[in-house]
This record gives sequence, C-alpha cells and structure tokens, in this order.
Amino acid sequence: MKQAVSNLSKGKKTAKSLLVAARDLFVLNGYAAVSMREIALKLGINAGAIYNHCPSKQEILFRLLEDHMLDLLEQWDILEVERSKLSDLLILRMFVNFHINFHIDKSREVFLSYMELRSLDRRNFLKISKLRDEYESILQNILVLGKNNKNLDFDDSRITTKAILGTLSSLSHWYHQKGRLGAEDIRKIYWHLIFNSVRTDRKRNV
Amino acid sequence: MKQAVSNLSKGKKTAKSLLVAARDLFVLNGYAAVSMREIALKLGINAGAIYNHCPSKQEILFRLLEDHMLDLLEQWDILEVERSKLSDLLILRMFVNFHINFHIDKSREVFLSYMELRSLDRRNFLKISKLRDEYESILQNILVLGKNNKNLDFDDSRITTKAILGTLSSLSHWYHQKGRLGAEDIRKIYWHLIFNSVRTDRKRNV
DNA sequence: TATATAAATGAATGAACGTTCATTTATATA
DNA sequence: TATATAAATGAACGTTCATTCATTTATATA
Repeated sequence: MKQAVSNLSKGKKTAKSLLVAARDLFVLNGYAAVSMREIALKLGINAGAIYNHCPSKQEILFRLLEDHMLDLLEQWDILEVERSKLSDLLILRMFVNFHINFHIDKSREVFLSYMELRSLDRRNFLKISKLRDEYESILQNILVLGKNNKNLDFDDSRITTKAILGTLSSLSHWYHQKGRLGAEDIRKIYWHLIFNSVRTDRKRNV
Repeated sequence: MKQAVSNLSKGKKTAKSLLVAARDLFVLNGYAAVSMREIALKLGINAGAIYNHCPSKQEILFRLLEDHMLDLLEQWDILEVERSKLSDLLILRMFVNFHINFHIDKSREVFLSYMELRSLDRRNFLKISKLRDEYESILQNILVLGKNNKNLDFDDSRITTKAILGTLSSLSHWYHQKGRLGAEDIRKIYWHLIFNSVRTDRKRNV
C-alpha cells in the first residue's frame, strides 16, 4: 500500500517531489529541453542536491516510465478475477474502459511514455519496450480470442490492435479535466466507435 | 512544379539537403537532442555554413513543419474537383485513403509534426497549430455533413474527429516500407474499421 | 577567362549543460 | 540533548551548445 506523503522522511518526500516535478517539466518541454537546474528550481533545492536522490537525469526518466508501465500492468492484473466470468465482448469493453480511465487519471505519465521512449538509452529503452509490448499483447490476445470464438470480426489482429490503441491513446493529447465532456461520456463514445469497428456483423463495403 | 535537384545551383542544393538531413536527425533523436554540428556533419559541411542557408535552428524546424502542413492542405485541395461528385461516405473514404497515403509517403514529416510541435517557439507554434486545426476541420466537416444527411452516425463530432485522426495517425508510429503488409492492405483494413465505427446502422450496446 | 558573388572554413564567443565535491545545515536516533 | 547520518549548498569541472565572423575557396555570370 502506498504511504501517505506526510508520513515520509524528508529524503523520501524530496525523492517523490523530484519525480513529480521532473514529470511535469518533461511533459511540458520534453526531456532533452529540460535541465537539472530547472527541475531543482521547481523543487526549491540546488541542482547538486538532486544527486542525493537519483544518480542521473536519465535515471529520472527511466524511473518515471518504468513506474508507470508497472502500475499499468499491475492495475490490469488486479481485474483478473472479475474478468474470468465475462464474455469476449465484455472483456474488450473492460479493456477499453480500463485504458480510458488510466489515460484520464494518469494523462501526464501516459503522454510521457509516448513521447520520451526515444530519450531512453539503449538498455532502458529495451526494458520499457518489453513492458509496452506486454501491454499491447493484452489487447491483441483479447481480439484474437474474440475472433476465434466468432464474437469479434476484423482483418488483421496486429494492425487492429495498433489502430485501437491509436484511437484510445489520442486521448492523452487532448483530454483535460475541465473539458466539455465527463469521463463517462468519453468512455461511451469511444466504446461505440470501437465496438462497431470490430463487431461480427460489420459491413465490408460502402 | 518541383525542380529536379540536379538542376539547382549549389546553394539551393545545400539548402534542400539541409532540410532533409535535419528532418532525419530530428525524427531519430528529437529536435532538442540534435546539434547544428550533427546536422552539418551529415551534410558534409561546417556548422557555421548552415547559417548561409537558414538563420537559426528554430527556423529549420519551422520550415519543415510549415512545408509539410502546406503540402498536406494543398494536396487535399487538388482533389476538390473529384470530390464534388461523391457521396458523403465516399468522401469520407477518400479522406481516409488520402490521409493514409500521405502518412505512408511522408511518414517522417508526419512523425515530426506530431512530435515537435512543442519545440516551436510561441509565434511558430501558433502558425502551425492554425494549419493543423484547418486540417482537422476538414474531417470534422465531412462527419457533420454526413450525419446531417443521415449517411453517417456517431455521438460527438469533435471527439469522433479526434478518435479517427488518432486511429489513422498511429500509422506513423509503426509503418515501415518493408513491413508485412502493403499500402493497399492497410488502406482496406483501416477503412473497414472506420467505416463500421460511424455507419448509420451501427449498434449502441453490446 | 576575369570578376562578382555565393558558399564553406575554422576559430572564437558567451552561455548552458550534467555532474562532482568539499563544506555546511538539517534531521533522525540514541 | 548529543551524535551520527542525511540532505542541501554553492562553486567548480570539463563539455557542448547555437551562433558569429573574418577569411578563404568555389561557383556562376559577363
């Protein structure tokens, strides 16, 4: 269980704020365009003091992305019990809702994961890529299973997976808390779009 | 009409190669992480010589993005004559095909426009944003018209526009010339997905 | 071919970068 | 409260950054 911030020692607090400050600056201006001095300024400490909490700028980015991906995969795993009783279509809907909820709750982390994969060094890139592939294959497996059971229909599972994730992930580029529509509206609209695009009695010509 | 590179003077040739070299490096490592020296090295000239062709690094990025957006809008305009005779659905299909073709032909430019908007200074950002909005409104108008004529159905034109563009634009993140599927396959798969997601007799519940 | 102009060189500019470190200050523990 | 440890300071490190400029070299035009 996560510990309340107020219970943490000074060091742990600063370490936590460091990740938050870095996250927000990286989202705003991009990893390469943000300096350690800027991050320190936002934290209210000296740039050198950052190194008491994290050994390098690269490691800050890696921790942000890894924490996020592990969180994503773990949260999905937690739903396993509920999932086991559902039909293929309802599992797909659960995935869509889960993905949208996560994008709304953690829009900055999601955005960062999309934009800054390339700023990771080779070793870190491979680690995060593996976690991303793991997540992507969750959706692909849902689609393949649904197609095999004739509860879903589409042409190519890999492209359809990419397309659906592209659809959903565009959320992180425009969603803001104070927007015109609530989370429930958005979930409904996206679900209608996606459901109709892979339902069994879809049309194949105009 | 575009002039053949071989007919250009030395200066124009270098200016053109400058944009190509910068484009490829920016795509690979991101604007902020690429130095003028790297670009010059790729061109086979000295860093200082770049300034005979472009006044700043920022201006290189702006020219790349503006050229791309103007090209995109102009190419769509050229299809206007053909479009006038088509039904709402066929216009949507034309847009989907056009967008996919453009993403395949100009995948690096598209990727750059998507990733480096935030690297533009305020003035340039506003200019490019305006062009992007212009393009987005092309699709939104197609959708609204189709819905008014009862040839399309969806819940919200703004979100549906974003969702469809998100679907299509994810192409630039994974498409490579030598991939498993050809352009025709990809156009077909995407069209089926999008068509079914907005057709009039779509279902609203699982 | 002579000449004007365009393009490239290579060194230099000051500023900013990530990171290190000896030192000082704050915190937690006994 | 005394003491050990953790955290923050501020200056400095060596590099690299975008950009400038006097000078040299290449190109195009007459």
